[in-house]
Amino acid sequence: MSRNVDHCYAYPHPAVTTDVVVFTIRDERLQTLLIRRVGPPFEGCWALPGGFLDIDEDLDRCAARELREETGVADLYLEQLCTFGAVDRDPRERVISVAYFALAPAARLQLKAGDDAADAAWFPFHALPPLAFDHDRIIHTAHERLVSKLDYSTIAFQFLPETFTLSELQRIYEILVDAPIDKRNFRKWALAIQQVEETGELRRHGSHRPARVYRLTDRNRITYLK
Amino acid sequence: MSRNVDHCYAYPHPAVTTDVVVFTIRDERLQTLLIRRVGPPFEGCWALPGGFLDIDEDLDRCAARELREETGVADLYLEQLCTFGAVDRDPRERVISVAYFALAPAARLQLKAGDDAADAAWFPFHALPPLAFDHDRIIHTAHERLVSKLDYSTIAFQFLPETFTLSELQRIYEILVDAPIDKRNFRKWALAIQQVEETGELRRHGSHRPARVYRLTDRNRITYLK
DNA sequence: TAACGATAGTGTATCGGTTACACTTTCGCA
DNA sequence: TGCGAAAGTGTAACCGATACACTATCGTTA
Repeated sequence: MSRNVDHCYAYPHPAVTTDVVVFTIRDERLQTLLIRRVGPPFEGCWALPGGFLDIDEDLDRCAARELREETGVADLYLEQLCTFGAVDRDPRERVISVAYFALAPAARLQLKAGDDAADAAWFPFHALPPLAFDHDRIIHTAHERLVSKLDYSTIAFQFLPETFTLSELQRIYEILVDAPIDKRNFRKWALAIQQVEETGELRRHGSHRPARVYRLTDRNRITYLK
Repeated sequence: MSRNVDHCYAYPHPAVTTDVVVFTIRDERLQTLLIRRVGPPFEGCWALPGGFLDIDEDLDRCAARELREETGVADLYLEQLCTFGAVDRDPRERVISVAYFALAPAARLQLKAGDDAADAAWFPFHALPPLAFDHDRIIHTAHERLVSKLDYSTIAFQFLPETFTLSELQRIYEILVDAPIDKRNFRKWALAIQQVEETGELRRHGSHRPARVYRLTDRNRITYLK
């Protein structure tokens, strides 16, 4: 593909990256995964996991790969969010970033530092540190998308572990919308949409009545309601 | 920015393009704007208007510019849709395409052939010719987005000319959802959402009672309902 | 071992927005 | 002046969403 190199002179190509906003719920809060940058620009600053697209790599794969390399996180729900391409968003060169957002249950996320990143850590969404590039905007766009999808999809079910109780599911929704939800109405809804089924087991968790345990009927698909 | 050229050898950059799906309603049908390609690949084939991103140009501006250059169409509602980056979507080199979709009233769209395109023409959405690249997929993604936004936004109002009657507005919705709509319910809804105001004029159009003429309260914004 | 604290689990009545539905008005034209 | 054709108008039924309070079952402790 020598033609590509020729074009660099006639028509310079921008760099293309993917950046991933990973959300999870842990410690009763919505949290976001960030990595600390090791090199310039924004050295030492927190940023989204992500990086340059390989020339023979799909966009989706690039997002999954960078996430895995930098944080050890794999196999989660990944959806393309939006593409950011302001001319001055990277001081080095022109960079087009295809942003993704990802959701996963807290338990599945085993962090480990990769080669590109000195460190990876979770931050509460409502207490983010200063971020590199335009990553603050990207995260807030992802959050808007997440919240708006709560209304008409089962996207929030991606935060659930393999098995769960209805109270745990309700708590996820309460954290996301930041408001209490009526227990009876919530259960009526959760059982009506046919996305969960009983495992038959009970879960004991303290000195009170044990809860029925459920699982998702289809872990790998989010459903659009109405 | 000589660094960019250096990178072409170490880390080859993909080309970045924008492609625009323009919808309008004319002749009682949803139609899409296509251009006929003058050079290879897909020479003579119909394709979406669009082209390569200038290195110092915003993505949005690129989409608007390519549209203007190739079709003479300007000043319409433009929204980023999705980014397509399959490895083999362009046989020449790796190309990442940031797709946009645009809506406009039929009257404002004066077509003229530009330099990149031999010809530009409208096609009914339900009778599209074979298309270059993955443009068929892009158009159908755009259509899905359009239809889903009908439910919760005033996006369809972008098809309206400066002034219009409620029957004309209703007709737009009927064409888009491809089903008849109850007149009284539609008018109740249209007047309740506070997006239109009477001009005070009447429009005579045939041998029957003249219709009240309306305009949008805010042409430049689409509103999200509920 | 009985009382208590804590979470699980359950049904009904009301409200509000959505839908279904038919006739009168006003024009142009024959 | 009567006829065809689109403009314009209100009410009742329906249905999904909401508000709301008590019993069940466990572990712990007095």
